[in-house]
This record gives sequence, structure tokens and C-alpha cells, in this order.
Amino acid sequence: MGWSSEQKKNTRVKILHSAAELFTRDGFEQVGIDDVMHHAGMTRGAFYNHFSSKSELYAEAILTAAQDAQSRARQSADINFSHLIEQYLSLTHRKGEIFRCPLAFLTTDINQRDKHVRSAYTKVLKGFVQNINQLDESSPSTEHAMQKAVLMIGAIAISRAINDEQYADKLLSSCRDAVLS
Amino acid sequence: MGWSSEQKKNTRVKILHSAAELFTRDGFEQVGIDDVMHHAGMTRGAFYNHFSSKSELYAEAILTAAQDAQSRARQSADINFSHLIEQYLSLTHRKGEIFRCPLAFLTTDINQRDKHVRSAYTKVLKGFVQNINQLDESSPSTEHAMQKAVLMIGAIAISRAINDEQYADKLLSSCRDAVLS
DNA sequence: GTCTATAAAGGGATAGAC
DNA sequence: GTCTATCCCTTTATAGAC
Repeated sequence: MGWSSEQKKNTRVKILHSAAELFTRDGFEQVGIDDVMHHAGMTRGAFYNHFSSKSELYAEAILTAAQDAQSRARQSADINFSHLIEQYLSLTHRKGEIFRCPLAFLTTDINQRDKHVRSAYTKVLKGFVQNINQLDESSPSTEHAMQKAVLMIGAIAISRAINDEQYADKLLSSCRDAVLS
Repeated sequence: MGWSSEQKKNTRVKILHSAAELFTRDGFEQVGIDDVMHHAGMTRGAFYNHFSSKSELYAEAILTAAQDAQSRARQSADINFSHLIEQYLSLTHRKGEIFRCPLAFLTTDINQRDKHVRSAYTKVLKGFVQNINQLDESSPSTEHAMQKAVLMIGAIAISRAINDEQYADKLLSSCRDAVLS
């Protein structure tokens, strides 16, 4: 790979990280290509040298967002089941301050998009369930892993929607108890 | 109340049911005021005689959608805990064919909206948890009701996002088992 | 109270200079 | 490959006729 094409790949990666950050924060419709590019240090015109459409960007950004969230989460916790749960179902995650799992932050955003976006989301979800199944020593089955995944993702998604901080805290801690029991 | 103001209220209610149906199906951004009004049998200009903004309509439509979903669900099932669960976690609900719970269909749509929208969602969620707590005879506590609510809402929301029908079915049935156990 | 017409703003996508 | 400029369409919200 020559210098120019390597540079191009770096730019592409930079756009993807920018998109992952903005999309998970504000959703597909609220984020413009202008926002993504300016956040990456460029202007809108350069975008179409790297992606053919906003939707294509979104699909890839979901995969990037999942990787980003995982690597940021691992900086502050061991790879241990109960630590993973506590970090996922934390106030920090609910507020989206350090990492944002796209499964929880974009859940109902996905349904209306094209098949590539939905496939990306599906791929991330399957990896998430598999991770739980491997780390959880108490009950190794896909069904139990799915239940725990739904409790985790659902708790973050719902607690972010509601307006009552105390209720959100209680919801999170209730689900933490359920997943860890 | 005179004839004209009663007529006005009827029109308002008609707009709300139209909005509830379209918003739960396609989300806030995908639905225009034009769509809502034409689906209610009117044109866009008439809208602002009933609501001051799209956001205000959305907040009220969430409450209406919750009532509509509940009344439609009760037409085909007894008010019984296990029947409620089976209907909520059904293929019909996942596909949104007959009723659509706004808690599950609009989850991550809510976070970006104003406080009135979030308050409406919060109110519906609290009612949902309370309903579960009253109907569930096995474990009467707010914490258990919250866990079940998250499993139900999360399962529908996630299963609608993904692209793999078989996986979605397995996810739904796993959560059904968890809630009914 | 509902209609048509229009203002005003935003954003996806493309063209062409550099 | 990135820039500025522009096209074009959608959509919220308002004005004024009926």
C-alpha cells in the first residue's frame, strides 16, 4: 500500500471514530455529515471520497462504536464478569460520559434503516451475547446470556429515556441485582 | 361546552390517535406534521389550531399511544399476568401489527427530546411497572416489577432492531421464560 | 377552523477549482 | 483528496383567503 492510500485509510478511520462518537450521542437523524466532518477536522465536501452515503457511514460507525466502547471500558476494569456488569450498568454509562454502547444508545434508531445498518447492529448484539456467555460462569447457556444482555441493554436504554433520576437509579440497581444473581 | 368547542376537541383527539399510530410505527423524525394530518383526514394548515408545535404533539401522542396499545391488547386477552406477558412478548407485537407499546418502540427516541416528552414517557413507564407489580402474584416488589418491565420492553425493542428472525424469536422466548419463571 | 400559499432553515449530495 | 459553492428537496411554522 502506497503512502497516499495509507493516508486515505487513516482519514477514513478518523471519520469513523468521529461518526461513532456523534451518532451514539445524538442518533442518526440529529447528526449531519457536516457535524461528523467538522468534528474530524474537515469539511463536508471531502466526505464522499470515503463513503458513498450517510447510511453506509452509519452502518460502519456502529461497528466502530462497539469497538470504541469496549476498549474504553477495559481501560478502567478487569475482564471479569461482575466488573463488566457493574461498569455497563453504571451511572457513567447511563450518562454516556466515557463510553456508549451502541446497542443501548441506538436501539430503536435501527429499525427504520437499511439492511446494512441492521446487519451491523445484529453482529454487535451477537458478539455481546457471546461475550456474556463466555464470561459468565454461573449459567452457561445462550438463553441465560440473552436474558442478561436484554436486562443490561434495556436498563441503560430505558434509564436514559426517563426524566426521574431516582427512578433511573433504582431501575439500574434492580437490573444489576438480577444480572448478578 | 358548546358545539363548536366539542367539535374542536373531537378533531384534536383524532389528530392524537393518528399521531400515536404513525409515531410509534416510524419514530419522531420520520413522521411529518403533513403525514399526521393527512392520516387524520386534514391538511397541514389546520394543525396549529390544536397544537403549538410538533414536540407538544409528540408528548401527548405518547400518552395516547400507551392507552391505545393497552385497549387493543385487552381486546384479545384476559387481564391476567401470564396472558399479558405472552401477548406483550409476541411475534405480533414485535412486528407491530396490532398494537405498539411506545415504551419499546420509541425508547432511544426520547432522550433527545424536551422535558415534556420525557415526562410523558416516564409517566407511562411508571404505570407499566405498577401494572406488573399489581398483576404479578409471585413476587410483589417494585424491584422485581422493574426487572420484568426491562426484560419485556428491552426484548421487544432489541428484537425489532435485529436482522435475524430466528435469533429474534429465540431472544423473545428466552425473555418470556425469564419473566414467567 | 380548515384551506392554500409561502417564508425560512436545514441537510444530503454533486461539481469544479486547487 | 480536500476545499468552496451550489443544487435540490424536505419540513416546520406562519399568513391570509374563505
